[in-house]
Amino acid sequence: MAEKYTPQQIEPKWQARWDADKLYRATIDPSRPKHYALTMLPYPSGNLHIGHWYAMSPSDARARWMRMRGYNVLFPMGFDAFGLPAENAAIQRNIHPKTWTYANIEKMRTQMKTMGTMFDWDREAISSDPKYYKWTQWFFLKFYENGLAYKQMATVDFCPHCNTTLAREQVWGDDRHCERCGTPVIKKDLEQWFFRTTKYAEELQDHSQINWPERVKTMQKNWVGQSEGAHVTFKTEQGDDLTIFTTRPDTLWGATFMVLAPEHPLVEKLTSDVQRTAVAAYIDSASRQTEIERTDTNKEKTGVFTGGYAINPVNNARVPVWVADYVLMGYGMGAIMAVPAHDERDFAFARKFDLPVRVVIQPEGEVLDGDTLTEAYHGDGKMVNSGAFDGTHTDESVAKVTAWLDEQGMGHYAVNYRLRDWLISRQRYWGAPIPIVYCANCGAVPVPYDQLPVVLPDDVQFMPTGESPLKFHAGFLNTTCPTCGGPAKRETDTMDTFMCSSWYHLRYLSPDYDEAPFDPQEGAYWLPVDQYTGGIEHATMHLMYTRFFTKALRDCGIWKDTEALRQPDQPSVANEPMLALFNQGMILGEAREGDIVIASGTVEADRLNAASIRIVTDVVETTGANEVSGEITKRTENLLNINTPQREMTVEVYDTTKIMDVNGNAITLADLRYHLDAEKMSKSKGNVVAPDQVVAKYGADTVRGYLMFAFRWESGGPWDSQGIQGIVRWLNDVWTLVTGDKPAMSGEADEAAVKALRRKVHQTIQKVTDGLDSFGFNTAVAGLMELKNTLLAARKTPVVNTPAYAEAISSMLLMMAPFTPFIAEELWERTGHPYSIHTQQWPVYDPEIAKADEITLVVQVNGKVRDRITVPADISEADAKALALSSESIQRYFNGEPPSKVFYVPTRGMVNIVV
RNA sequence: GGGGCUGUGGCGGAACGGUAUACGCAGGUGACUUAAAAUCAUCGGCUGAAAAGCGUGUGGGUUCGAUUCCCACCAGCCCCACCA
Repeated sequence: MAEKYTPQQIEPKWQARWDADKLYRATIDPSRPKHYALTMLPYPSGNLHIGHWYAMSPSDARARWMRMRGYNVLFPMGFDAFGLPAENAAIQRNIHPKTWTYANIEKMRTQMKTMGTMFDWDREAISSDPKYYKWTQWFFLKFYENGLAYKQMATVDFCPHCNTTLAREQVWGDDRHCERCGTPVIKKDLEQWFFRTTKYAEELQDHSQINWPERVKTMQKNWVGQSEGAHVTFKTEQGDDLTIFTTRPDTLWGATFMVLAPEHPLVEKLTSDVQRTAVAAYIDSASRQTEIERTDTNKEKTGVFTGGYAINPVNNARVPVWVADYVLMGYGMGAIMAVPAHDERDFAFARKFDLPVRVVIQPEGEVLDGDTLTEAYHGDGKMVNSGAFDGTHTDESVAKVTAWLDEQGMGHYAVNYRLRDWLISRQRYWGAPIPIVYCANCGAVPVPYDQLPVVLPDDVQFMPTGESPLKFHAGFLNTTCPTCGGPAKRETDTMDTFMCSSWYHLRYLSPDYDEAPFDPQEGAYWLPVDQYTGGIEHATMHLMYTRFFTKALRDCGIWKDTEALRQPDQPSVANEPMLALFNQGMILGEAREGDIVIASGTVEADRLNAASIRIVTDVVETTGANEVSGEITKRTENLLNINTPQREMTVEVYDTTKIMDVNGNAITLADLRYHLDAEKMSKSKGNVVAPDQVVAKYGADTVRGYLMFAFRWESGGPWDSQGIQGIVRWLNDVWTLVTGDKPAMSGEADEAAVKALRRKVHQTIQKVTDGLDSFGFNTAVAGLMELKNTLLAARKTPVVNTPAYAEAISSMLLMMAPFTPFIAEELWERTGHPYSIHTQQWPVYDPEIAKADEITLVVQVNGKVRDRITVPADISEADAKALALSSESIQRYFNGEPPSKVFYVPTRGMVNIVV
């Protein structure tokens, strides 16, 4: 009886050995090309979920493959360990965030080892370690020193539940909710710390030095949101400059009023005594509105006249100045010229408040009239009512007017960005403290470098409100001023955790280094990251911040040492952190099908509370006299009327939904099934796949194999508990192939069969190599399965006794090593090879061996396949054409006429005859 | 409203402009079994008895040849959004 494949025994054994041998330790080796493979580090939430497996095991496979190809591969891992959940756990369960976080890290590190990843744990970095956040604080000080960090009173997004401010990137969705907890955010005026990301707006939208997915590049470009136009300065009647930004300076003559954001500094001065009460009331109501209400695009325009006027510099027109919340303080200058004839928002506002509409662009062959216009016109045309510019066409109007404005000193060309500075202050405990001290005499004073880190105190009292306990910790709060030595208070805000994760790829280089955030020697060898992988959700957050960080570091002079040590043929480390990026998709919950249990007209769906399901009604049968007819007309809490039998209809089914006939009598239905679409995994939906359980059942190799085979990596898809059987069978077959008793086979192996086997091996090498290269893990695994199928067949022939067969087995094991590292190592040993398979060379593809002797010549007539002929692979063009033309099944398409043209495609073994 | 992505069997998915549906799941049939599971063999795009025809969301185009390239449309998903 042959031994069975038992991953539960094999996997822990090898895991322990790899660990003990430090098989995955990566150190500087100038003799080999380096490859820095990086996968986004997890937040230590407590357990690895299937999404982590999906993100990490294919990245791991690729890193392993790069190593087998001769690269010196750095593949590190760590934890983004600061953040709110730890603090919430502390409040809810009375566990210190540190205790909670480090226990979780311990657990997750073990789980990652179970997964068979080749992470180099000697390089682990944990962002909540003082030896890590010392340098996060150090970077803050460098930014402060270089004018890239500043503190300012600002209207900011604030989550009332988390009791902290949020960056713009952390406010999500139509209802503008907190990224963490889902609570709608409110606006608050607070003094907050910012990083000057806007300084890098132009650079951040340039991706020319990196190979990143188009999708991410587009999202980042849109996020930076560049628009070209002009700044134009109006004068208020009190003589103040009132500058606006416009993308359409050519419509300046059509400005019939101006609008300021409620927060605009000139509002106060412009407001007349008569209007003062009304303006104050409006501003008050605007500030009390939620962000959702205020930014609702469908909302009717609101606003109020200030009573003040400004002078349009281009024609000295006196235009009224209004205040309205459709103008946002955060974009442009917080003030606009309103051109109702050519802007739909201004148009709506003008019509509502009965303001004049003045047409200044006339389209070809049509005459627009401001009084009768029903919507703003933003098409092409010629300028009118615009003084000397009348007759200028849209093609050149903007450029001409801009140049003229500049000449006249009224305005100038301007580029405006949507990007905002990065708000990094958080009013929470579990984060890196901002290293600033406030002194009554000296103001805000940076903590000297030699006093870093500013350590987070452990002995704190957590508030049920989430308010930062640092504000009440006397020992932390009270300090002395580094400048004058007088009494001073510490900043109690901590830094956004995105700050910690903006530079973690640098800390991996030398996690214990104490002279700088990273060792320049290591940096010069390993940087930049060659291949980064992670989810798309970070496109405008982490992936933006880390690019900003790299560029800011350059301007603070931090790359100098590294750049000096760098090999000249290596790309610069100072501009972009990650040269290539790949985004994996997401694993969804399993789509479920099942019977709905019918009892006395009551539908009970298995384990459903209130889920949207599809009832397939073509299998519905009624019993008795009742007819099911009509449509679904009504659904109350527990009642569903089915009228028209449709093939499929989506209804909501509660655990006791009643199916009634048209007369309201309960009916009995047979064979009613439900279908649940795949959805995001969540505890409340009960569709979460726990990797630990699946691994215990099938082994890590099977789970890895399944995740790589089942979907395109970039797409992801629903978990399929049935589908994993395919991988179970694959690995069992491989196991049998190597460990099973060879069937007794006498006689000489057929030479052609041996050749065919070797051909298959080399075709597989090409397929698997290409797959790994292009992140096509699914097709790579498919190739390995095909080779396995070929070997199973060869095993039943005398080929099994040839050296070619043994060689095929070892090639297959080598190719499996990146995907299923445990079984590959085990079978490598059992076939008498030296430890370890993971330090072997990747098999080399030989096109000569992969070439076929015979091919199938495909014969098409007018592009349709009409015949297939087996021919020698090296057939000449003339022979192939002649053979094709002489084929009987082809000649019947000729209808007596000779073919007009014959195409031969040698690379495809194909002839196309045109008749 | 703006931008982007995706549409191929019952399902996940293959296919440098050249044999559409590789590989796998589910399913059918048969073998083994008292039986089931597992395993093995075998069959599955659709219509058709067959011959043959039709097939990659829909409609056009380019081409000897289009799932692949171009245009328009439809559907679904994602990002941004009173952005001046």
